Amino acid sequence: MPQRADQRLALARIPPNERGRGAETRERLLDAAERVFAERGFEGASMRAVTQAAGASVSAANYHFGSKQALLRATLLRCVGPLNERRLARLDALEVAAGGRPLELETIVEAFLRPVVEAHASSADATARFRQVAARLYSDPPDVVAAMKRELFGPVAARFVTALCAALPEKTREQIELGFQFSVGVMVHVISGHLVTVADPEDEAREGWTSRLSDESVLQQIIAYVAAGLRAAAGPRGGAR
Amino acid sequence: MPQRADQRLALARIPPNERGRGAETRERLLDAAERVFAERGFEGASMRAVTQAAGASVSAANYHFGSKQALLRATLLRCVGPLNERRLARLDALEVAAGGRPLELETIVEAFLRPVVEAHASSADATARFRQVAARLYSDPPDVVAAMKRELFGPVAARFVTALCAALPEKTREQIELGFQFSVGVMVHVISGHLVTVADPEDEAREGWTSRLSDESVLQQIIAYVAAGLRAAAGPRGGAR
DNA sequence: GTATGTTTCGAACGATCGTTCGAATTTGAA
DNA sequence: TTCAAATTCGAACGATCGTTCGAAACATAC
Repeated sequence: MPQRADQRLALARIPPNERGRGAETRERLLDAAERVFAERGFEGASMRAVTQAAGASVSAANYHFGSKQALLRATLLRCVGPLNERRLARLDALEVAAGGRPLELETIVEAFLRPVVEAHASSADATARFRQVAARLYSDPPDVVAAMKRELFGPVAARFVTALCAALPEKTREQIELGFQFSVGVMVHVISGHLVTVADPEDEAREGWTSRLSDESVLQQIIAYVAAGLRAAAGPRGGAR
Repeated sequence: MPQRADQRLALARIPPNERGRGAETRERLLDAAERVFAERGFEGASMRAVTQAAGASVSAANYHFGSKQALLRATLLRCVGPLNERRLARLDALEVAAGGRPLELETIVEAFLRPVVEAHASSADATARFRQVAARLYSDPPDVVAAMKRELFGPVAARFVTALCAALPEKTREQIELGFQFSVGVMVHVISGHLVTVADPEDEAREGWTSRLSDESVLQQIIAYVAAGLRAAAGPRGGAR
């Protein structure tokens, strides 16, 4: 990384004019950043690649965001914010619908997972790009994204862990937190498309099942897997054996 | 990436003298590469950082390995090879011990997971470093490591999927492959230390539970979680509901 | 000793990186 | 129109990147 960037987060110079021509290229930059960061990661993506994909100049990007890190931050915020709102809205709706305590485990898991596969507002293929961006959050250098992770996902994670605690009263909160981590791992691994490729003798040309994530059946399988795992993970002794 | 590197894998010029002073710095370079690649990722780690950590020169690294990609490849091979041998040895031992068919699911999962947490031959803290390197395999730019992934993990994955099929005869191989992907996701996420940090009001200063992975109890919880998930994932209708 | 081949290193090359700067261009109000 | 602010751009800066090259340092056999 050339030129110190002064360590602190560059304090994103926010241009005053919110709409107009400026805001338009601002969003074109965010779109391109979403795409390029997703494909090449933070270190792998260059400012020039992003701005070129956006049809803008490097200086324009730095004018709007202040630094590469701040651009990543803005990109993530725009992606993840609406997603988390959906998750919380779903969970809230579930809880009010069932005035009575017991909330079925699978429905909580679904509230957490389904918003990921659903297309979200901004654009049609935004989902596909978001998947990779979110996955990158868990694979880029810790010093870059550690704080962002806590900021973006901390509150919603706490909210869901609490809901899970209510649904699994026989487990400690610590156990559930651990199980929640496992579940996030499943989600991240699937949406990032990092499959293992089982290397079955014949059929080389699979590889293409990330597209199948949008399939309802795969979502159902993830929900079933995660819910069973949460129920089981070292409970008082074998939750669902 | 400056200077083309000629696209093909640089064909690692293997020095003829296998032992002697040469082989020693060769291994010091691999140790350092393990550490630095783990900490900063492939793109984030510089050749100079690696060689400096190894107390060698950049030219020495290129003399022994030929290119940065080839160095990563050699590093992964040295890490993952012994690990996979352990996994397969464990699975083999299990199968001969139980001449009768039914192999308990948990023991298969354990055969896959325990070698990761165990220290392996080369050095004491090699495990800690390996964890991150293996995790990087699932987080670095696809074009760099896609082939390596299949080469390194493909056969052992196929072997384990087959064993799982025998232990879960009521499921299709496709279902089990998917569940196996989920399980790899759990493992990768945990060993890479990308926790979500639940952001509970008080206690800011946790974060340090990656060290707890070596705890036997966490391993047990992962095994329980994964086994239950595999049993459940959209079976003939709810495996462990 | 010389001769041969292996190994290491410092220096340099060309390329690309993130960022900055000053001059254009555009926008919106006076 | 005129002026000031907002916005974009091209060019350049300094740093760092992966890689290459030629000369030293080292080992081993004659």
